[in-house]
Amino acid sequence: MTAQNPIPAELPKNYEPSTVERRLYERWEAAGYFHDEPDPARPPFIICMPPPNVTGRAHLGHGSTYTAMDVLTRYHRMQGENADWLPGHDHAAIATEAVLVRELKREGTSREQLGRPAYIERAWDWSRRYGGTINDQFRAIGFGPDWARGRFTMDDGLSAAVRRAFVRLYEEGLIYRGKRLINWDPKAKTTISDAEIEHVDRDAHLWHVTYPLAAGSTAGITVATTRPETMLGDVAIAVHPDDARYRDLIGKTVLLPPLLERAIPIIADDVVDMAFGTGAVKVTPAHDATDYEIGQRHKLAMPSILDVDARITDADIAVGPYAGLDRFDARAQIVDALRERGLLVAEDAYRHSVATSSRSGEIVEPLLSEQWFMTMKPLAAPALKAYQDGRLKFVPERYGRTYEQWLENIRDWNISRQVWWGHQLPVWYTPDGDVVVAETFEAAREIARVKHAGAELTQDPDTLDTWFSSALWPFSILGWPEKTPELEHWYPSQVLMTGWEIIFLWVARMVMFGIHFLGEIPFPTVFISPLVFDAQGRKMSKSLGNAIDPLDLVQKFGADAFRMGMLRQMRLEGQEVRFQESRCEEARNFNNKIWNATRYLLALPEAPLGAMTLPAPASLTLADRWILTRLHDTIVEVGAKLDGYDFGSTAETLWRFVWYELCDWYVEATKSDSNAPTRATVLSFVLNNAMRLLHPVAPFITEEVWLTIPHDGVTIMTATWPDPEEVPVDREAAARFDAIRERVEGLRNERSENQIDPRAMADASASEWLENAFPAEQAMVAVLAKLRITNHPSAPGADFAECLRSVVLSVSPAARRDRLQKEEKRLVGEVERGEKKLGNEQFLGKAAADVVAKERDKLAGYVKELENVRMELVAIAAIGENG
RNA sequence: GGGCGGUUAGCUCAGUGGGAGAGCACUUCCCUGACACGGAAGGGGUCAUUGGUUCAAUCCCAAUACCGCCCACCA
Repeated sequence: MTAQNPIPAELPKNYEPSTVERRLYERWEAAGYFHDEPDPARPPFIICMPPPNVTGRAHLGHGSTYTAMDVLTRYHRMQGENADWLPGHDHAAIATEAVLVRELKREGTSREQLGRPAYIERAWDWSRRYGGTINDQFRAIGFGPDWARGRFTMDDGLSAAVRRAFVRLYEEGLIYRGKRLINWDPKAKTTISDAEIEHVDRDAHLWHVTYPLAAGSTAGITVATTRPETMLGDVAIAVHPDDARYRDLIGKTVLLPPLLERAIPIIADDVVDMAFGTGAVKVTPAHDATDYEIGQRHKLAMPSILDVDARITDADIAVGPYAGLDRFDARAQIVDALRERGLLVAEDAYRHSVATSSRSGEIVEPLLSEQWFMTMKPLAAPALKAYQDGRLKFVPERYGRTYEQWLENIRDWNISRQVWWGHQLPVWYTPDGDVVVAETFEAAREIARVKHAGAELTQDPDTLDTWFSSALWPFSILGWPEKTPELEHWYPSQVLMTGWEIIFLWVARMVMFGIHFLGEIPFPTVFISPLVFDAQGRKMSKSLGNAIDPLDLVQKFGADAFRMGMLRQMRLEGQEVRFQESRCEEARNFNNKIWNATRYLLALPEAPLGAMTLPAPASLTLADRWILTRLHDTIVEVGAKLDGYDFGSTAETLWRFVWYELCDWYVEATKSDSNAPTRATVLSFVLNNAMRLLHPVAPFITEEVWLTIPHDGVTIMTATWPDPEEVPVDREAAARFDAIRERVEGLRNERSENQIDPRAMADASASEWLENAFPAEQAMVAVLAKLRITNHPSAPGADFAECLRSVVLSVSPAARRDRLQKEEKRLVGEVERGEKKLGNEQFLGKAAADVVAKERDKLAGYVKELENVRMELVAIAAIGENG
């Protein structure tokens, strides 16, 4: 059935995306085309959207990763699959809290003054107020997730899933509480996990400080340190046991500068590197990971000298006048004091990597603190195995090694945070310090009643790392722990698409949790999309002023052009895209090209037969057969490339087909009368197929065009994906058309070199044979190359291509001679190369037979061409003599 | 310290064990029955360097140089 669609009397000359996109998107969403229900009758194609921060805005990174997801979802939907792209938002605890705390401070208050319930209410308000922004931006880019299934990591269902997961892991002994050295972010005022630390190289100093053996002396042991302020918490000096320089000092004590009030021992430990610094190292167990280990081995005291504000504190141990100072002020003052006392031996410039918080950018402070942790090794082992036995694949493959290495070296995960916005730990304490873990307060109270004599319960104030809820995402959004039809049919999903920066934070943890809670990996394939940088390869940032807002590009060039422009820059193996805005502009031009091909079709006097109908096979012209063959190959190629996640190449293939083959050659060829009887139907058919191939990439213009030309159905979104079997192939005709293209290019070149006015028809002669045997083709050549062909009887050629070659421009003999001489020179070179190769017995003996045969054919071709060129040169010389 | 990418035309990047490619930019010409957001033609590269494997290397291997990224408790 062909839907009747009124063809606009006059389509505007240029495609105007802004007038089209909103109208189409609203229609799609209202009609529910993005929505689907679990349907066991169809193969599922499920992608879980990496949830953007609830208050986030669309950035260029979404342009690559999210466009890729949208493309695949649309592609698989058109293939009739049970395709659904599941969206949602992340509560982004630390980021959101940072904004709220700043806001409260501006108002002269704080979260503590507000109180927890009011603060949480405010966070909810804030999330709701800004939460819709990114959805609308995604709509503007044409992303079509199943909005009706949108979830939020803090919603009731997901919060219940988080509590269930926590309690189970606790009961299994995989979650525990302990006092450990953790990463403290003094700005965000919370712990962060190892995975959230960024090591940044910074210019600093390496101070050489002497710890004297006795008061008033400068004789002692000298250590090198980058952090003099932590000296206040030193409990020992460590040297390597084999270090001859210090052997005699082991066991002695030195006075701790700059106060010189405390004596600390010199101990021996293998971890000390004799070659670094002075070979002696100060030991501050409460503020350094290595020192913490030394402290444990030697059973040293572990006094903390920094508080949660990263200020010096005397809570554990005397710190003299430095109490209350900021860590960096204390550093400066201590260096001064050391210098005064003559204990500062050297002050070297030193560049080293400093642990900073990827959340706030603040230098992270290792602190000793009571926190909740997750034992990771038992969870990592099966996740590692899934990769190693090939069940879990990465695209590009090399990222698998990143995943593997991290899991192999995994350490326990600190999951408790001191922010308030998030999932509060389902943990309660009795006044006696007994721990009760339960999914709900009611359940906790019941436990307390039975086990703890009904003791009062106080809930742990901490919340869970945001990534804990993210790790449950692939199944929590499907209803887990309930047994829903969604969970039944849509878990596991088909592919996860994200950037490499969250392989550890998110991907690995989803795999671990998926296996642990559902016994199955959450997706068999992880596609890692490139990160987007500016054209100079710099990271896009507001401070650099080089950030590009995708919505600006959508406004300037249209959503389709933005998507196409981005996809064309994505390379299968690439790890970055150096984004060039010009690519979007080119893509806009591309869309305009499509638009005008449509206008051309609609302006043809003949009416197309119908959406999926082709003219009788026998009536197809050479040009028809060629473009249909190219269409067939393009369908096959695009399918293969999409299946292989090769988006850049997909876009490139479509671009070439639509612009250079369909528009530049087929449409031009139809301007020859010999193609008139079939052109409208064939062009309509090819355009219809091309729009369907292009729809996942450029959803809007393809719908607009598809609805305008003959089509089946009400929307291209659910139209069937083109089937190569339905497109007739004629290789021989295609080859002949290619020969014509080659000859036409040659003729155009001659015109150009002979400076023949492009507006003028040029005279050309052709063999009688071509005139008689291929009248249609001759007419087409004449139109494509703008020729007026006058036939001169000449010797019939042996084949079509040779016959074509006999179509020559009637230009001055001198011009022709110059051109032919250039050609002769080139051919002589080719022949020489070929002869040399074929004269090489090693080549003949060792190269594969088909390679040799190909080389022979090539040489024969060149020899023949050379002969022709020389014959023509002789003929021209004769004319010259006669004339 | 470990690991991973990259080096091809002015720019951004494809590509292949046997005749160097695209888009943009550039030059010349053209509003030719859809499109100047267009059409036609053209110039431009010792495929980073060195060595090896091979009948044959831009492509495979090794080393070097430079660029980028990830991981790591050398203070």
